[in-house]
Amino acid sequence: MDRLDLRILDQLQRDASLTNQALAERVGLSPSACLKRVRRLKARGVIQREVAILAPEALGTSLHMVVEVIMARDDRALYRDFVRRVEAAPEVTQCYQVTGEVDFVLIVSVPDMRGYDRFCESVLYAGGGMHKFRTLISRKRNKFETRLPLSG
Amino acid sequence: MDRLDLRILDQLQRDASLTNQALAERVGLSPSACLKRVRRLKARGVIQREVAILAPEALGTSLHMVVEVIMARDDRALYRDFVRRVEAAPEVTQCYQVTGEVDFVLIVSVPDMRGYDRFCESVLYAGGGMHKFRTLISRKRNKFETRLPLSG
DNA sequence: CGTGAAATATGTATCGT
DNA sequence: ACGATACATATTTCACG
Repeated sequence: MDRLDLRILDQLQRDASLTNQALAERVGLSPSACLKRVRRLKARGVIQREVAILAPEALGTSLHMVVEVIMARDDRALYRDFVRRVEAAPEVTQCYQVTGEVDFVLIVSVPDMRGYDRFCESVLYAGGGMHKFRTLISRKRNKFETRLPLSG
Repeated sequence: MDRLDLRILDQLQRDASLTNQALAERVGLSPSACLKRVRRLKARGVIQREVAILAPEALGTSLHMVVEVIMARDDRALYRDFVRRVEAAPEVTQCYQVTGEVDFVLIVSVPDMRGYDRFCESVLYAGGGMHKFRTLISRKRNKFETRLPLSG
């Protein structure tokens, strides 16, 4: 991963709808050379996928919650089942397994409190491994950036 | 936003690299009709942008932190300045303004503890409005999904 | 890595429902 | 207002230097 790859990644992280031609011009390559690099980055898994980012308000899914979960015991099977439910639940958009008093932090996106309730039932209370949880209701999502800082 | 729009959004949220032709076929429209809808969805701001999702491990930016921030006072100017620093900091990938004891929850993505330290200096301690913060270190990011549930 | 030509895709105009 | 067809333009993609 040289300087050119990093420039390509920087651009695609900002705007994946760039044509290969436009991308090539911005990074200073011919279209064919640029395409080869993009394909290599995809094959290597550096570029995982390209997605459309939608406006939560336009979809009526603009209630975001931060949920801190404490599990009943540090039990491998318990954790595994919990992660499985998290992965299967579309309302849970993110799940971080953390160290300290809290075991998991989830980001949950729902249309309303009813949707949040359904999440609690289907993910938190189901299965029985959860000990306690705390919900931080987001009044506003000030920043949501999929772009990661590039070290190079 | 009818059923066809929702199908288009569903597809593009999964894979924005679909050609318009392939998309049209999947949702059951002619390419031109499909293109019109996609453009309308972009113009209306339903589709905000298209981005490439990169693998954090491949970039060396795989240390994720959940940071809970409590501000010194509920002061408009203080909050505004804090949000400004958050928006300017590339390490802060997300910022939720929440209700309760905690005022902000941040997701911070850095290469290592040194990077986290720099974030603390440039965002948390700078400006002086922060009262306390708690860091939850992510041992593992079990889920990271940009896709929002579509109600339709 | 770049060039150029063939294969694909996008975008537009027009017509039909 | 919305979708389909067909045509013109632009882009992707690949063999070759």
